[in-house]
Parts: sequence; structure tokens; C-alpha cells
Amino acid sequence: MSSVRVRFAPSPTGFFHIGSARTALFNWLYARHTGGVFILRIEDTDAARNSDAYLDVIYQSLAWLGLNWDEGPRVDANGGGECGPYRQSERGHVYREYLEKLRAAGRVYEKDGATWFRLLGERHEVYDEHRQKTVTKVKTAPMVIDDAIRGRVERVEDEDFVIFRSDGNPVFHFVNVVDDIAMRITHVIRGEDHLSNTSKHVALLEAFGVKPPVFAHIPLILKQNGPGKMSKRDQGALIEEYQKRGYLPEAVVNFITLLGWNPGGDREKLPVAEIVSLFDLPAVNQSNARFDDKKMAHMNMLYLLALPAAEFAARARTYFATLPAEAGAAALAADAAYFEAVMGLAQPKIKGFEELPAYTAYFWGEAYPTDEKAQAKALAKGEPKARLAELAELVRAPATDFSSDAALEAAIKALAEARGLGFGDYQGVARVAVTGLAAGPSITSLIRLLGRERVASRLERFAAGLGREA
RNA sequence: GCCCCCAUCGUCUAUCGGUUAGGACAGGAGAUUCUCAUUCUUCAAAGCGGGGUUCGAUUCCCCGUGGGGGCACCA
Repeated sequence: MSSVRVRFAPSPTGFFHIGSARTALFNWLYARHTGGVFILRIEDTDAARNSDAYLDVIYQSLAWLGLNWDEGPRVDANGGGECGPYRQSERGHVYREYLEKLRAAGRVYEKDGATWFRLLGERHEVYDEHRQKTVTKVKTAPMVIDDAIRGRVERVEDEDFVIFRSDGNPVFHFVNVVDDIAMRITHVIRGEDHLSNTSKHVALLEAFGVKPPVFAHIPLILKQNGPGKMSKRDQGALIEEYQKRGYLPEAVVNFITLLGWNPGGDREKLPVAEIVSLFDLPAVNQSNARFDDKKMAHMNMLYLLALPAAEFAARARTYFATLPAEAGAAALAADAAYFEAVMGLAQPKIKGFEELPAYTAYFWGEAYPTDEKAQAKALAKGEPKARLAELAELVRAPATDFSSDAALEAAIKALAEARGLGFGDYQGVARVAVTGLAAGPSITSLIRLLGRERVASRLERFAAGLGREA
């Protein structure tokens, strides 16, 4: 086992952002790749913004993505890990202890009721135009960060900063560094938005006399449209959204991995186990990536298509179970073998589970909607009413061979040829009559699955409706 | 305003000084199928600009420009 220890340190704000997901993922990948330890630490020092209810969003999203943590909250088997507690709100004693270390070293002072960290160097006052106030600058040596992704980055940290608020609570920069020390973190893998903050962290690390961990700042995910990084409000930003829409987590993992990393060459669809074995920090890109929901959807389709039929059906069942009763109950009530058969027809056709309810509605009962445009188009030419009647008769006739798609197709073709028509003269109108839709699985397979009686009565009922309108 | 990071098709990217600059998504055209989707064929599409270094730069360096991030008693 390697000595690598990485952590994902989210703040429970009620959302689990796709950028956070990727940060968690890259940490997890690195831990798994190196045989190290993946730690979950909850950064909930801001009592005003955090809430226990929000924690579930984090646990739930990580679990869905398959990112299991070795140390942290909810690791029941071994009590969480040896560096607990893992919620910062429960680590006040640790922060006070570390504060005393700094105090003993003469590196802190009080001002305006808050506790400040003192930088070393000559001081002078200067007016800051941006903040429109006078600030004290400190002439310090540049902090050097040897970033595993960016290379050498140098930045001058030239102002003292608050480490304990006047309300007595410690500030992010402080707790982040203290916990990384206390939890013996070896690699800090986080978003590039922290790169500029890192000089603060290195200054703190130096004050504690601790050798800094390896830093690795990963690029940000930019919003699909418009300027800036992706935020909670953008389309596709929330992990729970993908979950709700029935995306396959392995597809989401594969996609967001590729936003900033790739194995080299042309390969894109990679099983997570292979990503784990190939992943490494130096191969992570340095430039920000723009989110693309079309490519995400495509990746999802690839995974859907590749699923074994039974697995597809099982996952589809789970998806239906998440829907409101009016959308999912009928499907769930169906006979298991029948349900699997319907899913067998849907799997090669749909791009995502979210299409499933509309795509399969007519399989679960007689109360399915009819697409007006599809209906108008199907009825526009020929003699639809006659075709429907002929087909109903054919379907009802016990002599008609239902044993295979090919046999049924041959029967319909024979019917068509006898009248100088083609298969298409029946297919379109029959589809609208039986499914209410313009598109769907092959007409012969869905007729066979629905059964003679159900199809015939739908054909007749539809034809009767035409009579009234005409 | 100050500081930091980045820069190849519309988008995600391959290339680690010498290539007809490749792939994928999206887009166009076509083929196949009973519709649709898949699949297949095919078309269009890129090295931000200017200086260097080099026999040779997409690749290395500098300057611009553009994009992104940071500059809180948020994390």
C-alpha cells in the first residue's frame, strides 16, 4: 500500500456541482491508482450557510457516482478513520491547538476582534484602489508552489489575513491547512480557483514548520453558453439532475473524466477500472474545458447500448420507480417478463432513460396519448380506414403467423401485395393507431408483443374514430 | 486596478521540433432499415497575432491579444 492520502473537502451548501464531482473524482482516481487513501472531509465551518440536511446531497451524490471514501463520515466499519472527526464543525479543539502553536511562535495578533496571521517582512501602508481603503502590505519572499499539473508557480503573499473571525470561528484557509496537516494529506488535488489562495496556505504551512503536500490544480469547467465557469444555476451543472434524468453514473464519470484528462490517442469510452489504472496527475490538462451536454448525452447512449439486456431492464425498472406514480406505476405493475420484453425493444432505440415513459406509454395500458402531427401525417394519403380494417382482420385471424417478426412481416406484405400496395401503406397508419406515435420499435415486433386482441381492438377503435370525424 | 493560470476545428481533445495536423460530439450530404434511432460512407471545420531560437516550429522563449481564476471576518 502506498502512503498517498488525498481528500475531497466539500462544503454542504445544498448542491453537488459537476465541478465538485470532478474534483472528487480526480482525487478518488488518484487514490485508487496509487493504492492510497481517499478521505472525505466536510468543510462546514460557516454555520450560517451550512446545514445537516445538505450533507445528504454530498453522501448521496458520491455514492451514486461510485466514489467510495476510506476515511470520513459514515465509514461505519472502522469508526470513520484514525484522523477524525471529519466534520470541521466538530474539530474546534484541533484548530485552537494549532492556533496556540502559531501564537507561541509570535505569528498571530488580534485586530478588530478577529485573529490575524502575521506575515514576515517589512511593512508599509498603501491605498488599495480596488477595495478603496488603506491596507498594510508586507514585503515577503515569493511562495513557490511546485504544482503537479501546472509546474512551478510563484506568487507573492503580501497581506496579513484573518484566521479566526470575530465570532470565534476559524476561517477556511486556516482549517483547510490545519486539517491537511492533521490528516497527513500528501496530495492536494483541487480546482484552479484555489491556485491563487495556495500562497496563503504555503505561508501557513511554513509557519507550522511543515513540508507542503504536493499541490495539483485542475482546470475549471466552463459553462456551455456565455462567459465564466459553470455555476449551480447552469443547465447540466448538478449531479442530482443527471441522477433524476436517469443518466448512467458510469457514463457521467466517463464524461467528466474526459473533461480535462484523456488516456492519449483516440480512446474515449473507458471502463472506470481502466481509467483508474491509466490516470495520473501530469496527464491532466492545464486549460479549462467547456461543458457540452450533447457529448454527455452521446456518452450516456453508448453506455446504454452496451448494457446487457437484463441489466438494462433492471436499471430501467429502478428509473421508473423514481418517477411520480402517474408516470411510473403502470410500467412497474406490468408482468416482469413483459416488462423485460418491452425494454428489449426500447434499448436499441432510446438515448436515455428519460425518454422511456413517453416511448413506452402504450405498452402499459390503453390510456396513452396520440401525437396529433403524427396522426395527421399518417392519414394524409391513401385510404387509412380500409388499411386499418384489413390489418385488424389479419391480426385477428388465427392463421396469421405470429411466431416471428419475419413471419408477421411476410403476412402483412402478402396482404399489401394482394391489393397492389406496399408494407409502408400499413406500417405508418398502424403505428399511429396502435402507439399514438410517429416513431418507435419495429411495427411487427410491437404488434407481436402487444398481442392479437389488443392490437386488433386498437386498430378498430382508431378506425371508428376516423369515421366520426369524416 | 493588482496578482496567478491558460491558448489546436463551433465544442472536448491527440501531437511530447520534421505529420496530407488525427479522433470524438455537434453540423451538411448520402446509404441501409417498416417509422424512428442505431450503424456505415462522405463533406465542411483548427494551430490567436507579432517577434525571436532552430536547417526546420502547433510544439521552446518573449511581447501583445483573448479567455479563465483570485484579491472577504464565503468555502
